[in-house]
Amino acid sequence: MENITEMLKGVLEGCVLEFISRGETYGYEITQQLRELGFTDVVEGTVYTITMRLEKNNLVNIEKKPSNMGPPRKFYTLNEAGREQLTLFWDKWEFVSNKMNELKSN
Amino acid sequence: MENITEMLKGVLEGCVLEFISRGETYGYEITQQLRELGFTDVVEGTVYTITMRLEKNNLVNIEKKPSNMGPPRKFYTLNEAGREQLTLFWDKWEFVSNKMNELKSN
DNA sequence: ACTGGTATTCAGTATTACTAACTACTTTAA
DNA sequence: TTAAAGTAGTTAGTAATACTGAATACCAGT
Repeated sequence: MENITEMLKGVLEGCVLEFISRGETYGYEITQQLRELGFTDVVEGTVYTITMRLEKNNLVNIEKKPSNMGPPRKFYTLNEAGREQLTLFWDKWEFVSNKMNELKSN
Repeated sequence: MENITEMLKGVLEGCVLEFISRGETYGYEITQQLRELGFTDVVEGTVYTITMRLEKNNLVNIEKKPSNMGPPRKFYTLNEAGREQLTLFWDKWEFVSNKMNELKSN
Protein backbone atom coordinates (compact mmCIF):
# COMPACT_ATOMS: atom_id res chain seq x y z
CA MET A 1 0.00 0.00 0.00
CA GLU A 2 1.56 3.26 -1.09
CA ASN A 3 1.47 6.76 0.33
CA ILE A 4 -0.16 6.03 3.65
CA THR A 5 2.25 8.23 5.55
CA GLU A 6 -0.28 10.92 6.39
CA MET A 7 -2.65 8.29 7.69
CA LEU A 8 0.11 6.85 9.85
CA LYS A 9 0.50 10.13 11.67
CA GLY A 10 -0.80 9.67 15.15
CA VAL A 11 -1.00 5.89 14.89
CA LEU A 12 2.63 4.93 14.43
CA GLU A 13 3.57 6.06 17.93
CA GLY A 14 0.69 3.96 19.24
CA CYS A 15 2.05 0.92 17.43
CA VAL A 16 5.47 1.46 18.95
CA LEU A 17 3.95 1.79 22.43
CA GLU A 18 2.01 -1.41 21.84
CA PHE A 19 5.09 -3.36 20.74
CA ILE A 20 7.07 -2.14 23.73
CA SER A 21 4.21 -3.09 26.05
CA ARG A 22 4.51 -6.69 24.91
CA GLY A 23 8.01 -6.95 26.29
CA GLU A 24 11.38 -5.28 26.25
CA THR A 25 12.41 -4.37 22.72
CA TYR A 26 14.59 -1.94 20.78
CA GLY A 27 14.30 0.39 17.78
CA TYR A 28 15.66 -1.87 15.09
CA GLU A 29 13.43 -4.74 16.14
CA ILE A 30 10.38 -2.48 16.35
CA THR A 31 11.04 -1.41 12.77
CA GLN A 32 11.00 -5.03 11.66
CA GLN A 33 7.79 -5.70 13.59
CA LEU A 34 6.11 -2.73 11.91
CA ARG A 35 7.18 -4.07 8.53
CA GLU A 36 5.85 -7.50 9.37
CA LEU A 37 2.58 -5.92 10.40
CA GLY A 38 2.30 -4.54 6.89
CA PHE A 39 3.76 -1.08 7.18
CA THR A 40 6.56 -2.18 4.89
CA ASP A 41 7.96 1.24 4.03
CA VAL A 42 8.72 2.29 7.60
CA VAL A 43 12.45 2.81 7.99
CA GLU A 44 14.73 2.92 11.02
CA GLY A 45 14.97 6.71 11.11
CA THR A 46 11.23 7.04 11.52
CA VAL A 47 11.11 4.64 14.43
CA TYR A 48 14.05 6.24 16.17
CA THR A 49 12.40 9.66 16.09
CA ILE A 50 9.45 8.05 17.82
CA THR A 51 11.49 6.25 20.47
CA MET A 52 13.44 9.47 21.12
CA ARG A 53 10.11 11.23 21.60
CA LEU A 54 8.96 8.55 24.03
CA GLU A 55 12.18 9.06 25.98
CA LYS A 56 11.74 12.83 25.98
CA ASN A 57 8.17 12.47 27.24
CA ASN A 58 9.23 10.04 29.96
CA LEU A 59 7.02 7.19 28.83
CA VAL A 60 9.71 4.50 28.79
CA ASN A 61 12.45 2.94 30.84
CA ILE A 62 15.77 2.45 29.02
CA GLU A 63 18.40 -0.23 29.39
CA LYS A 64 21.44 -0.49 27.14
CA LYS A 65 22.66 -4.02 26.51
CA PRO A 66 25.39 -5.44 24.29
CA SER A 67 24.41 -7.47 21.23
CA ASN A 68 26.30 -10.33 19.66
CA MET A 69 24.91 -9.29 16.26
CA GLY A 70 26.27 -5.73 16.16
CA PRO A 71 26.42 -2.58 18.24
CA PRO A 72 24.69 -2.33 21.63
CA ARG A 73 20.89 -2.12 21.74
CA LYS A 74 18.73 0.31 23.67
CA PHE A 75 15.95 -1.75 25.19
CA TYR A 76 12.71 -0.06 26.13
CA THR A 77 9.96 -0.95 28.56
CA LEU A 78 6.85 1.07 29.32
CA ASN A 79 6.59 2.86 32.64
CA GLU A 80 3.25 3.72 34.25
CA ALA A 81 2.87 6.91 32.17
CA GLY A 82 3.62 4.90 29.05
CA ARG A 83 0.93 2.37 29.87
CA GLU A 84 -1.56 5.17 30.43
CA GLN A 85 -0.58 6.73 27.12
CA LEU A 86 -1.12 3.38 25.42
CA THR A 87 -4.65 2.88 26.73
CA LEU A 88 -5.38 6.50 25.85
CA PHE A 89 -4.12 5.77 22.35
CA TRP A 90 -6.39 2.77 21.89
CA ASP A 91 -9.33 4.78 23.22
CA LYS A 92 -8.66 7.44 20.60
CA TRP A 93 -8.18 4.84 17.89
CA GLU A 94 -11.47 3.20 18.83
CA PHE A 95 -13.24 6.55 18.69
CA VAL A 96 -11.85 7.69 15.34
CA SER A 97 -12.12 4.22 13.87
CA ASN A 98 -15.78 3.91 14.84
CA LYS A 99 -16.62 7.33 13.43
CA MET A 100 -14.88 6.57 10.15
CA ASN A 101 -16.62 3.25 9.73
CA GLU A 102 -19.90 4.92 10.59
CA LEU A 103 -19.25 7.45 7.85
CA LYS A 104 -18.23 4.77 5.39
CA SER A 105 -21.33 2.66 5.90
CA ASN A 106 -23.65 5.68 6.03
CA MET B 1 -12.73 12.90 22.69
CA GLU B 2 -9.77 15.18 23.19
CA ASN B 3 -6.50 15.58 21.35
CA ILE B 4 -7.23 13.42 18.35
CA THR B 5 -5.80 15.93 15.91
CA GLU B 6 -2.74 13.89 15.01
CA MET B 7 -4.93 10.91 14.35
CA LEU B 8 -7.14 13.00 12.09
CA LYS B 9 -4.25 13.77 9.79
CA GLY B 10 -4.82 12.01 6.54
CA VAL B 11 -8.40 11.08 7.37
CA LEU B 12 -10.04 14.49 7.55
CA GLU B 13 -9.49 15.15 3.86
CA GLY B 14 -11.08 11.78 3.13
CA CYS B 15 -14.13 12.75 5.17
CA VAL B 16 -14.48 15.96 3.20
CA LEU B 17 -14.20 14.09 -0.08
CA GLU B 18 -16.85 11.64 1.13
CA PHE B 19 -19.26 14.42 2.11
CA ILE B 20 -18.80 16.17 -1.23
CA SER B 21 -19.36 12.89 -3.06
CA ARG B 22 -22.82 12.65 -1.50
CA GLY B 23 -23.93 15.80 -3.22
CA GLU B 24 -23.00 19.39 -3.80
CA THR B 25 -21.99 21.06 -0.54
CA TYR B 26 -19.86 23.90 0.82
CA GLY B 27 -17.26 24.50 3.50
CA TYR B 28 -19.46 25.73 6.29
CA GLU B 29 -21.89 22.86 5.87
CA ILE B 30 -19.06 20.32 5.72
CA THR B 31 -17.79 21.65 9.05
CA GLN B 32 -21.19 21.05 10.62
CA GLN B 33 -21.37 17.55 9.16
CA LEU B 34 -17.95 16.73 10.61
CA ARG B 35 -19.13 17.98 13.99
CA GLU B 36 -22.29 15.88 13.77
CA LEU B 37 -20.17 12.87 12.92
CA GLY B 38 -18.39 13.33 16.23
CA PHE B 39 -15.34 15.39 15.34
CA THR B 40 -16.78 18.20 17.42
CA ASP B 41 -13.65 20.33 17.65
CA VAL B 42 -13.15 20.80 13.92
CA VAL B 43 -13.47 24.49 13.06
CA GLU B 44 -14.18 26.29 9.80
CA GLY B 45 -10.55 27.29 9.20
CA THR B 46 -9.48 23.66 9.17
CA VAL B 47 -12.09 22.68 6.62
CA TYR B 48 -11.34 25.63 4.39
CA THR B 49 -7.67 24.71 4.21
CA ILE B 50 -8.78 21.27 3.06
CA THR B 51 -11.21 22.54 0.42
CA MET B 52 -8.56 24.95 -0.84
CA ARG B 53 -6.19 21.99 -1.17
CA LEU B 54 -8.81 20.02 -3.07
CA GLU B 55 -9.17 22.99 -5.42
CA LYS B 56 -5.42 23.29 -5.86
CA ASN B 57 -5.15 19.58 -6.66
CA ASN B 58 -8.02 19.78 -9.15
CA LEU B 59 -10.22 17.23 -7.42
CA VAL B 60 -13.40 19.33 -7.33
CA ASN B 61 -15.69 21.44 -9.46
CA ILE B 62 -16.66 24.79 -7.99
CA GLU B 63 -19.84 26.79 -8.31
CA LYS B 64 -20.48 29.99 -6.41
CA LYS B 65 -24.11 30.60 -5.48
CA PRO B 66 -25.83 33.29 -3.44
CA SER B 67 -27.28 32.36 -0.07
CA ASN B 68 -30.28 33.86 1.64
CA MET B 69 -28.64 33.20 5.00
CA GLY B 70 -25.43 35.19 4.49
CA PRO B 71 -22.60 35.66 2.03
CA PRO B 72 -22.37 33.54 -1.14
CA ARG B 73 -21.42 29.89 -0.83
CA LYS B 74 -18.80 27.98 -2.77
CA PHE B 75 -20.41 24.68 -3.71
CA TYR B 76 -18.18 21.73 -4.50
CA THR B 77 -18.72 18.55 -6.46
CA LEU B 78 -16.18 15.82 -7.10
CA ASN B 79 -14.73 15.45 -10.57
CA GLU B 80 -13.36 12.18 -11.89
CA ALA B 81 -9.98 12.69 -10.22
CA GLY B 82 -11.77 13.47 -6.97
CA ARG B 83 -13.76 10.25 -7.13
CA GLU B 84 -10.58 8.29 -7.78
CA GLN B 85 -8.94 10.00 -4.82
CA LEU B 86 -11.91 9.06 -2.66
CA THR B 87 -11.81 5.35 -3.52
CA LEU B 88 -8.04 5.46 -3.02
CA PHE B 89 -8.65 7.02 0.38
CA TRP B 90 -11.05 4.30 1.48
CA ASP B 91 -8.63 1.65 0.24
CA LYS B 92 -5.91 3.15 2.37
CA TRP B 93 -8.26 3.49 5.33
CA GLU B 94 -9.26 -0.13 5.00
CA PHE B 95 -5.63 -1.19 4.88
CA VAL B 96 -4.44 0.82 7.86
CA SER B 97 -7.59 0.09 9.81
CA ASN B 98 -7.25 -3.65 9.30
CA LYS B 99 -3.60 -3.63 10.31
CA MET B 100 -4.34 -1.63 13.44
CA ASN B 101 -7.15 -3.91 14.51
CA GLU B 102 -4.95 -6.90 13.76
CA LEU B 103 -2.33 -5.42 16.06
CA LYS B 104 -4.86 -4.62 18.73
CA SER B 105 -6.32 -8.12 18.85
CA ASN B 106 -2.89 -9.78 18.50
C1' DA C 1 39.99 -5.26 2.70
C1' DC C 2 35.13 -5.39 1.58
C1' DT C 3 30.43 -6.15 1.74
C1' DG C 4 26.19 -6.73 4.16
C1' DG C 5 23.46 -7.04 8.18
C1' DT C 6 22.73 -5.00 12.67
C1' DA C 7 21.99 -0.69 15.47
C1' DT C 8 21.63 4.32 16.66
C1' DT C 9 21.65 9.39 15.91
C1' DC C 10 20.52 13.71 13.80
C1' DA C 11 19.71 17.86 10.74
C1' DG C 12 16.56 19.09 7.55
C1' DT C 13 12.03 18.59 4.80
C1' DA C 14 7.05 17.95 3.60
C1' DT C 15 2.54 17.56 4.92
C1' DT C 16 -1.20 18.36 7.64
C1' DA C 17 -4.47 20.15 11.19
C1' DC C 18 -4.95 24.08 14.07
C1' DT C 19 -4.95 29.11 15.70
C1' DA C 20 -6.50 33.44 15.26
C1' DA C 21 -7.59 37.14 13.04
C1' DC C 22 -9.98 39.57 9.31
C1' DT C 23 -13.71 40.45 5.88
C1' DA C 24 -18.55 40.32 4.61
C1' DC C 25 -23.67 39.28 4.22
C1' DT C 26 -28.23 38.67 6.64
C1' DT C 27 -31.52 38.67 10.38
C1' DT C 28 -33.05 39.93 14.83
C1' DA C 29 -33.05 42.48 19.02
C1' DA C 30 -31.78 46.38 21.93
C1' DT D 1 -30.29 52.67 13.93
C1' DT D 2 -26.96 50.29 16.03
C1' DA D 3 -25.23 45.91 17.93
C1' DA D 4 -24.93 41.15 18.12
C1' DA D 5 -25.18 36.62 16.40
C1' DG D 6 -25.28 33.34 12.83
C1' DT D 7 -23.64 32.34 8.24
C1' DA D 8 -19.66 32.06 4.93
C1' DG D 9 -14.93 32.47 3.27
C1' DT D 10 -9.74 33.70 3.32
C1' DT D 11 -5.12 33.81 5.03
C1' DA D 12 -0.58 34.06 7.66
C1' DG D 13 1.59 31.65 10.94
C1' DT D 14 2.30 27.54 14.28
C1' DA D 15 2.83 22.78 16.07
C1' DA D 16 3.25 18.07 15.42
C1' DT D 17 4.53 14.18 12.94
C1' DA D 18 6.58 10.98 9.51
C1' DC D 19 10.18 10.89 6.18
C1' DT D 20 14.90 11.66 3.86
C1' DG D 21 19.46 10.97 3.85
C1' DA D 22 23.59 10.91 5.70
C1' DA D 23 26.84 9.65 9.30
C1' DT D 24 28.77 6.55 12.86
C1' DA D 25 29.79 2.00 14.60
C1' DC D 26 29.87 -3.09 15.61
C1' DC D 27 30.21 -7.79 13.77
C1' DA D 28 30.46 -11.91 10.44
C1' DG D 29 31.71 -14.02 6.30
C1' DT D 30 34.09 -13.97 1.75
